[in-house]
Amino acid sequence: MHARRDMHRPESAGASHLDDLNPGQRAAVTYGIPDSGPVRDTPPLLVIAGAGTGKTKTLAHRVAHLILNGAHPGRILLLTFARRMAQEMTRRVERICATAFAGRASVSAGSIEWSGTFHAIGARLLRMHAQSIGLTPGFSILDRSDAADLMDLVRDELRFSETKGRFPKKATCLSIYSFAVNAQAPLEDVLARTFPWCIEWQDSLRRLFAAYVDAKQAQAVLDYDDLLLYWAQMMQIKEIAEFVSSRFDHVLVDEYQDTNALQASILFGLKPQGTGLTVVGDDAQSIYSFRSARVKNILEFPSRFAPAAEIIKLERNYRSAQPILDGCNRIIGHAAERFTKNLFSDRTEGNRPAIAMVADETAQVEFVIERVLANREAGLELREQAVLFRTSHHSGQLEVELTRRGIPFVKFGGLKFLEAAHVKDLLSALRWVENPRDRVAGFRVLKLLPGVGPATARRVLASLEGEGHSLASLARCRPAPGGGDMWTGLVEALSDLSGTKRWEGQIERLRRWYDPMLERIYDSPRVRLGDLDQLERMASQHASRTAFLTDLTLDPPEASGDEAGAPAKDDDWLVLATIHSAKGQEWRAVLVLNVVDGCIPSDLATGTPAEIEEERRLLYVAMTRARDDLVLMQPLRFFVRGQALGADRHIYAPRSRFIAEADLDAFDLIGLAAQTPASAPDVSALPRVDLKGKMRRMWG
DNA sequence: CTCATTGGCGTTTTT
DNA sequence: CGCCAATGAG
Repeated sequence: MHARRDMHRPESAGASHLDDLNPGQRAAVTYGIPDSGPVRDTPPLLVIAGAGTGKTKTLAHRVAHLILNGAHPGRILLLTFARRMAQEMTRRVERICATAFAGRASVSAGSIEWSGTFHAIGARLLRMHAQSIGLTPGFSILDRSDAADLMDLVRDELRFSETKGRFPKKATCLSIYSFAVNAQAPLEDVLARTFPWCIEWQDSLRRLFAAYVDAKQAQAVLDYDDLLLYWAQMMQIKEIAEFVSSRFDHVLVDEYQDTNALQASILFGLKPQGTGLTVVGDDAQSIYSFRSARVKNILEFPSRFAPAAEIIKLERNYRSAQPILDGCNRIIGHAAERFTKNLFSDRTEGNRPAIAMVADETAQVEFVIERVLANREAGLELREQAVLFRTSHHSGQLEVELTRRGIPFVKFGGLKFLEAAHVKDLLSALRWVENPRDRVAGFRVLKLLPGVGPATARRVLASLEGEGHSLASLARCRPAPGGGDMWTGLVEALSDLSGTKRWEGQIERLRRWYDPMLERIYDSPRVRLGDLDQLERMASQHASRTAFLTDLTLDPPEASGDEAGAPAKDDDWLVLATIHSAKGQEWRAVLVLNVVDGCIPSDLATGTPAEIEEERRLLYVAMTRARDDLVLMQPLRFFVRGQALGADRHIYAPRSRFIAEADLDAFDLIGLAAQTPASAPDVSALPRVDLKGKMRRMWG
């Protein structure tokens, strides 16, 4: 309530950085910050910022405004969803401050030292406070697949592989564990709600998770979830909580709709009264429930405080032409519950969004490429265009065809550089040196040697443990009858690395041992060696081995280019991205693949109403990325792989259920759909029948 | 015990 | 297809 006054206050002479903000943005930027005098104890604030309403800009300006009014940059904590957003944010803040400070020579902004993802900040705080909470400060961090490998090792030790019936896969086990931790929910609830097909394994899973936790502690490794969990636990201890909290006067959180229970508990541990707390988000764009994100966090934020936190909404969209917004509003208008109102834009002119009906996926690829090239002819660079899709493999055919035609592209999401086997091999060796107790790393490295399998590797690790985890003691083992050279080569490389503090050249040293190994194990070694070159280049950007390993797992390079390595920087390229990784970005032209039932919503996500609602928001997020031009692709015939019976087959998928018949007037119909009923009967006018349900009912 | 092969089977999105 | 367990030869 009391915020409204701030909104209309006269501008002070030095506030030119506020000039290009609209009234809503300005209210969000200045809320609770006095015109003069020191900033302190700002009341909690929730900013609901619709897609394209200048969320990043507003947040950056608020941070800058705090600093310009005397807040200490080193005492500001900025939590973002991805590292990329953190960097973007700090850059903008620095620019705004630099401009504003230009007139006042003696003042300097200093930099924001505490900016990053929850996970990255967690890692940093945990290393700082490791001693008092009983952690080894040099703990290593397991990425998703390392954690799954450890889960697998533990499962073997518990001999769960010998049970009859099929135990869930390692990745599934990890997902269940992770979900329970992040949602702070009991295992049985998680199983019932999210993994119903695993209910029968509940007891075994519980034992597995207990052993997994033991293993992590014994080996001084933390997984992603631990970074949040330990942080949250740390905030339960009064003395430490006060210490950490008092380090930060202001805590600002971006993309708050995609935080989970654990992150919320960290936040309220940091600022129990909400003092200095600002969260920004859009409930209509919550798309990470598989990471236990819950919209509840943002919806209930205001009422957690007394008096309730102020809510400021941003609804003026600066991104998209109005006809595109109309289409987006139609889609989200059907959502069961939401708080944001319809977006509006000044850009009244512009193309309507289009639905392009094509015969099948091959035709879809053809259509997309022609459209992209036509756009380029019309002056739109490739990098101003993006192709978005629900799941990573949906772009497979498109990638092949783009490569064949020599059209450069970069793909976000899906398989990453770090997941390549040879990259993992080398990083494991590095990690093993860093932390000899890390069994996943050691196990992987040992198995590379010829003649060494799981059993031998296990034996070597056991003896290593008996020797107090001294890698030098490996020299006394003689595991493989054949590959003696390889063995001594490994031992020497490891001891060279652990014997030096000098980080430079460590990867090169490891490669002297590993490169021949790579050529023996994998095919197409040339491409793989190229990847290692790239890894070496990346390593040189980091100050130490610890920093390199930590940064790499917490902020993996997210794009993979067409051929080997990164595309040349000055080239133009098309962006391919999963909708999830398109979050927060925008392009002048956007094409969305496979807007058909089965893809959006995904067949795998139609179990509960909540899941379907999230799929709807997913489509909404995809559509709201477009500035000038938006095309939704609808292939009539759709190819699905595998399933039972071994055979691939086609299915005929209808348009996504999120675009109702009545919404079609907001779209241009192009492609096959453009043909007149006279030449092609209008299939879409026929009634919808649930044939699939009928088939199922035949059997039960 | 390792390593290659075969056959069964199957939830996507990411820090 | 691609992962994973089972199998059999060396």
